[in-house]
Amino acid sequence: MNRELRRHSYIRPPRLRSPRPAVMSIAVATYTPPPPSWSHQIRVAAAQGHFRNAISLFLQMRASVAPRSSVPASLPSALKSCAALGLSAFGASLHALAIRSGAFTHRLTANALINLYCKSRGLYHSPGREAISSGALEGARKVFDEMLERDVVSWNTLVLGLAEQGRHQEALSLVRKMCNDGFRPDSFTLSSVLPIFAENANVKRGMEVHGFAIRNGSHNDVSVGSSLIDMYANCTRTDYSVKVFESLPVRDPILWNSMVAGFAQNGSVEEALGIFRRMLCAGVRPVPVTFSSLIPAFGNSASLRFGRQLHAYVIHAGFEGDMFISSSLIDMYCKCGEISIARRIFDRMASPDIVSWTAMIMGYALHGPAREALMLFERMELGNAKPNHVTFLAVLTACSHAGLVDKGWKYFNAMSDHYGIVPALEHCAALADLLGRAGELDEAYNFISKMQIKPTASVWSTLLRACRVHKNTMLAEEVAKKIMDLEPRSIGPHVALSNMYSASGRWNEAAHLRKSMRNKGMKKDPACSWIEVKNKLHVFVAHDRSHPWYDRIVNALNVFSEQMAHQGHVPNTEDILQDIEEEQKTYALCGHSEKLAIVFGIISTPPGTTIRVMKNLRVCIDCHTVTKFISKLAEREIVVRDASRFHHFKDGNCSCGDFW
DNA sequence: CTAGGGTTAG
Repeated sequence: MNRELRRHSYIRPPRLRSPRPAVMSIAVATYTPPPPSWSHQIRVAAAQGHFRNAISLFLQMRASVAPRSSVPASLPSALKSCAALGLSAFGASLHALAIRSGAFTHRLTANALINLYCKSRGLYHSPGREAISSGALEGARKVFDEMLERDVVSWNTLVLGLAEQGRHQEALSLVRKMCNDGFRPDSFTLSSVLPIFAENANVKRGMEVHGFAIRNGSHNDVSVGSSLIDMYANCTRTDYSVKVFESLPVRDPILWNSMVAGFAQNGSVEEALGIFRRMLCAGVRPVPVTFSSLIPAFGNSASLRFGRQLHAYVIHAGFEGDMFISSSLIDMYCKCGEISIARRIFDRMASPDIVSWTAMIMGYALHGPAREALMLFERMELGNAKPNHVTFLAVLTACSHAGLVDKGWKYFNAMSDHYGIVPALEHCAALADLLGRAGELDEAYNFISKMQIKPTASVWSTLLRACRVHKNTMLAEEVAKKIMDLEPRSIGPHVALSNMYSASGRWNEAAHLRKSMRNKGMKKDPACSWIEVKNKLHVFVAHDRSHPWYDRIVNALNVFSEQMAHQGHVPNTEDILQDIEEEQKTYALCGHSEKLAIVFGIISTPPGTTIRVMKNLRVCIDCHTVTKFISKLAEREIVVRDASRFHHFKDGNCSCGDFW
């Protein structure tokens, strides 16, 4: 080799043979390093997350001749592994071993025991009674109380245990006690306490913790940061979440996900997408959590286009097998009207969990095919998914939207009889809704009156709507008054009552009611409908003439109206809430947002294209009738998602069977 | 030995 080159090379050429003298080689060969101790191996395994290995090594150690000291040295790691694997009975037996071996007095062991009992809800070893008792959190408390010297970890572990099991007040008072004992809450304490104020949506207390974190210097901690972001987002204060996020010097993937989730859960689709894009630009790789947080936002706003794009991204990233993501995709496609795509994703799942089943069942409930929903429920029962209260809400909704009274009663009764689930307000509301829709008004009235839980205005409102549909004025009057007592500012019952007074010639009462409505400044929620055409979202607010195609839309609508009038259609003004004359009401109907959106869809898309329209409120009676006509006249399939369900209009009929 | 982000409904 060239001498020049060798002088300049940084790496010496490798030697193939050892340059050491033979004597040295013999010395090396006879030296055998001591094998790593049992406890060392166990600690390493647990630290790397190989919990099963750690436990298996621990058992091997116990079966072998190991020094006495190896038990206390390995117990913290063994207990950590039990906590992670949920081996509560074995963990409790380690508690007994800890006492026998004297390791119980070690702080690390005691802390690990507190953690074990906090994580496993089940058994704990009770030394006094030489038995295993249930109610593990009490076991944690006992270990904590009996400790000779506690450290911050002891306090933090118990605080988190209490917080995670919903014992919020106890957790908070423990934090006060720890301060009195001279321990300063650290970042662990704060990120365990913040979720409490997130859950209770208590910004005031949450901000106090935020202030404490700043004084404490732990506000730059990523765990505290993500807890703060989540807390503020849960209190609908995403503006504060943003401030926390922007002020953090270091951002890890969890922080980005907290922001995505915070916006998504508050319905801020644009902002959630914005953070997602920024995250990608910053070179942070999305994880499954990112998608399962983001995707539900597209379902709730029915943005099928974005939902599809994210689905493609999920496939590209190889996250298709994630159960959370699959469930969120099922839900998103159902809410965007694409129930068959949702079903395909569901069918491809290896073992759908209860959330996946529920999302699919709810999808059918919203779209109408109740039989399909109930078939899925029966099929689910054959597997190992246990229905929960949301599942029953989905089943009852399905029955309600299809008028299946007997089935509805059957499932409602089965909840408490066979599944140990106490019907909550929303289940009672669903059943009341079912009875009312089916025309069993008196039964619905009796059911609501005898409910265990005090019925809210919204429960009575479903009955009021049923009374109007089934033209029971007497009952409607009574129900409307009940709602007005519960919610004096609610506009629905006022309008219903005033319309009934007018219809029965009780002019004075009608006028009086309308006057008081005006005095209270009551206004209807602004209705809006939206439709996506060529990747552009067109939003229509009632009577809003700002759309560039407004005139063309009205012209087309008039053509449809003439044809309908020709076929004997009389505009139905029951849903018009203003205090105006009949002729003006008919005119008002023409400006309804869903009509504008549907007609715009028809004149701006090629023949045969399915029209998909979303509305923030329920479809009005007249619009529903008109849309049925339009579906036939224009030979279009029209899918409308309103506030309560989907309507598939085709050939002059609607999938809801005129009940919604 | 202790901590933060996710799916169905409301």
